[in-house]
Amino acid sequence: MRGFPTGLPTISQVAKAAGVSRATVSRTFSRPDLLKPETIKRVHEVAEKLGYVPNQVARALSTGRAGNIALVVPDIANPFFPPLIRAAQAHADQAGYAVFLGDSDEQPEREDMLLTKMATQVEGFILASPRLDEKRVRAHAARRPLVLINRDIEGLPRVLMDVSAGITAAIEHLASLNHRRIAYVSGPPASWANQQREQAAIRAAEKFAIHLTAVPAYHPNHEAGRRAAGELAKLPITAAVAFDDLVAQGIMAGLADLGWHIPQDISIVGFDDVLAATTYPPLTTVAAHSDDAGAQAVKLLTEVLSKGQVQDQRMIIPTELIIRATTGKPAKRPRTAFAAPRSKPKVEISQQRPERTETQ
Amino acid sequence: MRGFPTGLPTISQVAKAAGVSRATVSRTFSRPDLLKPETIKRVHEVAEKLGYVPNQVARALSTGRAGNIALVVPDIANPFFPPLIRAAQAHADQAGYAVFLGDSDEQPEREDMLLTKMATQVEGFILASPRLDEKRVRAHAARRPLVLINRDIEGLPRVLMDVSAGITAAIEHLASLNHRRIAYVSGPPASWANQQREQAAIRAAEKFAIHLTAVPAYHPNHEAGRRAAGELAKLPITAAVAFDDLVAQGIMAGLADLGWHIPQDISIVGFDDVLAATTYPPLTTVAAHSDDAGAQAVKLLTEVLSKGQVQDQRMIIPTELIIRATTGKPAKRPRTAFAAPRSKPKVEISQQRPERTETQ
DNA sequence: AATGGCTGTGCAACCGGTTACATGATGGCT
DNA sequence: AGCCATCATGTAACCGGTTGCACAGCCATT
Repeated sequence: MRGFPTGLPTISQVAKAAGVSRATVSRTFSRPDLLKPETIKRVHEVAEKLGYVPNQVARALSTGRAGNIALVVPDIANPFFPPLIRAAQAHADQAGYAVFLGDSDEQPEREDMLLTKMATQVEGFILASPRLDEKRVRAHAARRPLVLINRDIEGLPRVLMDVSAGITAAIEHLASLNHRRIAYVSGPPASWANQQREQAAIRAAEKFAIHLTAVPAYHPNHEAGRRAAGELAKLPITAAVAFDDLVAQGIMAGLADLGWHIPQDISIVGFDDVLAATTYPPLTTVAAHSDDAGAQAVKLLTEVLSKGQVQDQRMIIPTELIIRATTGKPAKRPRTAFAAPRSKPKVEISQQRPERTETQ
Repeated sequence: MRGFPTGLPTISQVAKAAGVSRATVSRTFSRPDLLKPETIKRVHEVAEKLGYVPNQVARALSTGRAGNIALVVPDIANPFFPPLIRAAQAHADQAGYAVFLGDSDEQPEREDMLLTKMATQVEGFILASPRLDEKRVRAHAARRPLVLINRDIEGLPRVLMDVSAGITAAIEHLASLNHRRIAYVSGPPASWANQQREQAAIRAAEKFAIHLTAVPAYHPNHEAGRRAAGELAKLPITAAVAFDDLVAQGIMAGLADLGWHIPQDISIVGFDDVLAATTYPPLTTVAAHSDDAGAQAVKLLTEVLSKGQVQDQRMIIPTELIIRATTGKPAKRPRTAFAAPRSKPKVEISQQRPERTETQ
């Protein structure tokens, strides 16, 4: 019946060896306050000698509490998530929980499947940047406590980034350096995160009387940024704000290929701060503190789990502009093709609100 | 007794509703071959209507098979691991397993704790780049099937990288470009991976009659590489092989600060290929295919789990030199301080074999 | 018609804990 | 001394599945 021999002793063996009942052994590990200190000591000694460890599975079955939580992300390899996962992990096990990690590979169906499969083994879920539609998210939330990161669904506890403040700070910084025409290099058009960032950029640009052009990169990665660089070089701009650090880094590489120098020829601002100072020159970016998001999500979830009821929490993680070395004053004689004939810039800014999100 | 209401129906409710015994419902989901097709159909219909999903915890308790495996890594945020985790995840769930992820935060004690805690909930372990000493690894392996990645302990199934071939190819490449004096910028001195790479570099340098100098970076990250750049600039070398891509990238940034151009002034080779073409210029590196390692480890583990016995497998993942743009012919008039007075180069090469490893 | 083998299903024990309730011992109080 | 509250521990039911065994029904064989 059993697969691999576990070798682990059970509560009964400990009970026999210690000359007490199974209940007493159980209480030694779960409700020691009910026992005589002397008894506890004896059971502990025997347990130690036998190498007894309470079986979590059995405990979970009888209590209904598995001691596990699930964390589902769309793509572990996206550098936005590892710090988040790491922080969540650390906080979870401080609270006595182990973490099941799921990678949905950006597929809503896989996300659904993972949640269903894990449902019976975990007490609650943390869903980071879910790709699932709202209805299905709500369905899962009805079964088990669920906390969202980077998704704003009313009625569910959620952790969001203060994108607006970060983007505004970035654009204010550019304005103060005297940039007057800038670009926003957008991520996936259907992404909730991109919508947020783009809208924030538009509002901030208005506020500081800056002319903003939107350039699509489509994919949130280096390669897309690199491709967008060619487009940027043709625009009459002196600075660009990228969807994220990866895109920013790609833009830098693409412009370097064209012989441009940063920040002399153009200023670049990233988002997320996942590359820290590893770019050359070190990237000015908006830090989104994804680790804080992970930590707060766990905190919210454990609160829900102990209180036993969900509250409509909406927690906002502050963002912060980190000025490094990719932003500076625009050149007197800009290298950009202000006057040159150019392919028409993409100034249309998509306003549609997609029902499904993609990419943090 | 129960915490959050699960709302999930049990096998008994399905049995009653379908007018069969609990055993029959159970068999519908675990041994359908024993039942009449007609019965299966009826039970399935009822189960569907009620939203019944077999409770994994109960199943695990009675069968001893949890359907989970644990994957423990020293640091999720190290870019070497996410692809590995991702691949492991994908293969595990193809084989019907869910993955518990543990991050030991580079601490042997945390690693020990995680393994102990997860032991009762998983059928087997994958330990990537463990920080635990051999004795404790063996102790855990005695309880549950365990597969190692990046650690060579006899008697246990393990997945290793063909470091020697990769480093040799890198140095052969440099030799063919006419480099005669190069440096190896090492990682953590106590690291198993670093030992391997350094030894391989020494042997390969001998083979190609190249003079090799070892320069320590100590930590496997960008900052350490950056610091090492100052040291490198003072040495009479024309190329450097770094412990990993992160260090290589740091070296590039540090040298760029000094006004050096790559590969004109110096050639740089990384290891792991975790940055792909995101550096500027794109980094020549040895690809270690950590994703393959993850996939193979899962394969080994599921084999052990199904066969029920451990074998002394030693699987080697091939490595591959990927030539991008940071390597080239050495300059006629090298920029390095061949003749200049210099702080004495670190030519001593540590030979001690530490008992504990650090850092993949 | 009796025998035997199959097939499909049910019964009940079991996995390893937890916990409501029962019980016996102890000690303080009237 | 008698009563009752309190404390420490034991008894046994339960969590939700799985599975060895028993058994009924059916068909084929002799």
